Amino acid sequence: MDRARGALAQRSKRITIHEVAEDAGVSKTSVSRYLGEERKLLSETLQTRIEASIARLGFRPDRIASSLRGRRTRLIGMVVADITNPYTVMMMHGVETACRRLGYTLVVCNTDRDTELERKHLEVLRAYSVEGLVINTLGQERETLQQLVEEGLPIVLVDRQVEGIDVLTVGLDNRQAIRLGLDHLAECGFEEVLYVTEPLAGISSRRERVEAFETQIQARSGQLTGALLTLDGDHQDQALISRLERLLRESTAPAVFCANAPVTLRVCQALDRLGALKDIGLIAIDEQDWSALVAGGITTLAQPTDAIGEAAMTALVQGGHDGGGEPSHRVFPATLKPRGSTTARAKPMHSNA
Amino acid sequence: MDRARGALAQRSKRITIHEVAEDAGVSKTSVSRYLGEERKLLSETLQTRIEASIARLGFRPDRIASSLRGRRTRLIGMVVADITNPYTVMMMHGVETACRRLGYTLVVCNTDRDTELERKHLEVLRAYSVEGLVINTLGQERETLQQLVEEGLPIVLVDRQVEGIDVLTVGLDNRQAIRLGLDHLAECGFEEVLYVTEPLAGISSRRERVEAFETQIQARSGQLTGALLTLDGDHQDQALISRLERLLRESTAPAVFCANAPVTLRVCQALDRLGALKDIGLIAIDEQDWSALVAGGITTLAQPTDAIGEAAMTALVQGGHDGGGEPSHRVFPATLKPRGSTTARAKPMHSNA
DNA sequence: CCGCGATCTGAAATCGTTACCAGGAAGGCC
DNA sequence: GGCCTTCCTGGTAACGATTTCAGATCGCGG
Repeated sequence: MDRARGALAQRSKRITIHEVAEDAGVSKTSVSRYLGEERKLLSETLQTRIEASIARLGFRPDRIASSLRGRRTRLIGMVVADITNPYTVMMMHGVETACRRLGYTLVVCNTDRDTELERKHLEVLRAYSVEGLVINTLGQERETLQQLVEEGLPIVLVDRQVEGIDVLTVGLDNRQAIRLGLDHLAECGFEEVLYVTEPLAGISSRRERVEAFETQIQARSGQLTGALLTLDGDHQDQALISRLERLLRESTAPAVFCANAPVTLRVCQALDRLGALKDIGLIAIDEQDWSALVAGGITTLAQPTDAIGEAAMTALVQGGHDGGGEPSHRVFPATLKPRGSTTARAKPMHSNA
Repeated sequence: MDRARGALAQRSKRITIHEVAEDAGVSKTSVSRYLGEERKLLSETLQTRIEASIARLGFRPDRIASSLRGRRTRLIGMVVADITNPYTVMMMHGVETACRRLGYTLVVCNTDRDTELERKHLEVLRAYSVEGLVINTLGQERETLQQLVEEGLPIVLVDRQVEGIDVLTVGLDNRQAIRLGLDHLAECGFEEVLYVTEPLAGISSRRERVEAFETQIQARSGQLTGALLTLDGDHQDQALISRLERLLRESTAPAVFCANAPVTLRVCQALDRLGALKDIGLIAIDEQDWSALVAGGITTLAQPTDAIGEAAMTALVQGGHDGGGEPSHRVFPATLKPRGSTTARAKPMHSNA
């Protein structure tokens, strides 16, 4: 009948706890108790009477009112840098599952890699009094984050940490992942490895991976040589293409190590344009659903994304105060998924030529 | 100091409108007016004094309280069937962008294709008094939806509609998409088309596509023959593999038409296992970021996902009451992206053999 | 000089729920 | 029987904002 006319719904007149109380002939308090944790305080009689009234009237408690007085919103905020990144989606999925299990509702905000937007989203989430925050930060909003921390809002940083912000962190064991990858490349007989990454831009996981790569390449100086290529913002990738061309020309056993899923995509596109998808070793951090289909199957270092997401939530509710003072930094190991892009190439193939 | 001890944050003592009012030497009413639409009612003097106090105290209005008494939560709920589906993610992105533009916050819930979960999520969103709902429904919860509609909650169904539920709908023009695809296949010289879909399960878009396919195959009976394969729930896909094998064996110019992104993935995996990724025509609804990389580039029928998402939100705020009584069903056309999987095969190739 | 509209301000009620505190009934113990 | 505990129940005041309505101030015409 009176549907919203040209505007969205306003909080409509609902059945309230008051009316239920009246109908059941009990006090509001009892109804409230019935709804909450204190149901066990009520006698059988009251419980059944209230239950009946609720059913008869079709009463549904109002979470907004409950949040206001009760000081619990049962809302968790999540801010992600790029919702189109498969890693992000998988990880969100883990967080979401955990939220459901724990009775929280998740509010997801996407910053589209825009730091200004990150700040705005954080402010909105704060305004809604979320009880905790899972953030995949761009790392530029230290001020804002610091403020939230000081207010005592539980925060977990995923994949990336921010210098000077002392909060729980969950992410990949980047050193282990890089080591695993390089071990594998060496085993397969590759000699020269090009590590391709997006601009570091103060993002800790990117930096850690690069550092691990450089350190470990040095440690294997007899076996592997390494080089680094940073992609720029525009997606022209002309530089990438010529770099790959040169690598293919100059090295006898070349391989590319992709720092994450978006990089992998761009590298594959570049190799595809060169018609060289199967002529070079390829290993990538992040498993994607198409990993097995391209370049004879891309060898990946899979992140346990579900576990990471769940761990983020777990860390949040536990508050990380297991006694120790320092907030914990939990890391998860990557799993190697060997595929054709490394196992079917390199030394053997090249020694044939 | 008093960080949450082992539990999430409770709504903390904040600066309230009351304290701002006191500090500025005005009434709560004036501060409230300053924050809302009625700022223009205030004199310059008051405005500057209030502004100063807000800044000095670091006051931030509490949206929860505001939602309770005012009757606007500025929350939009979104329920999606499968957050790992790239179509879903892209579309979410459109909705999110529109929300931001319109000053709403989006609460996303994923049902993981579980209809029971869909009901629960809808109930939670209702409990938070969202002002509108964007739903990518599984179609089983007619009852629940009907109830929400009757309560006057603005709802937009995306991609799928539900029989008997009279709400706004936004989605792909499935007939046009199928026609475009079949035209293209015919042009490329393919003769036998296998349409692969997930179980219809009462999902309108799946049904519409199948129906369009069958109708239009009939209309081209001289040119094309068609067949239908419905994938089952388990991801074994043994049936798919043998069906493809047979198709490759028996037809001189075979092609596969994938109903959506998840199907495309499974078909590609099956073809890959057969080593036949490049031996068959392939066209798919839904553009994915790896579309260009597999099978010489998969020809796709891209959905304008961003536009669909934005349209959903627009429809929501406009309430679809442009005068007419009937809620509108907006459809968007697909765009053909021809790639190697159709342009580099079929007739010519096979006539060579 | 009074009255009246226009403009600005504030006091109090209110949204639907939970927290706090007090009170009554039942049962056990001296 | 009196008193203290334990268990259950209800009244009332918040929570932090918005809304309603009434009052104050000012200017200006009659």
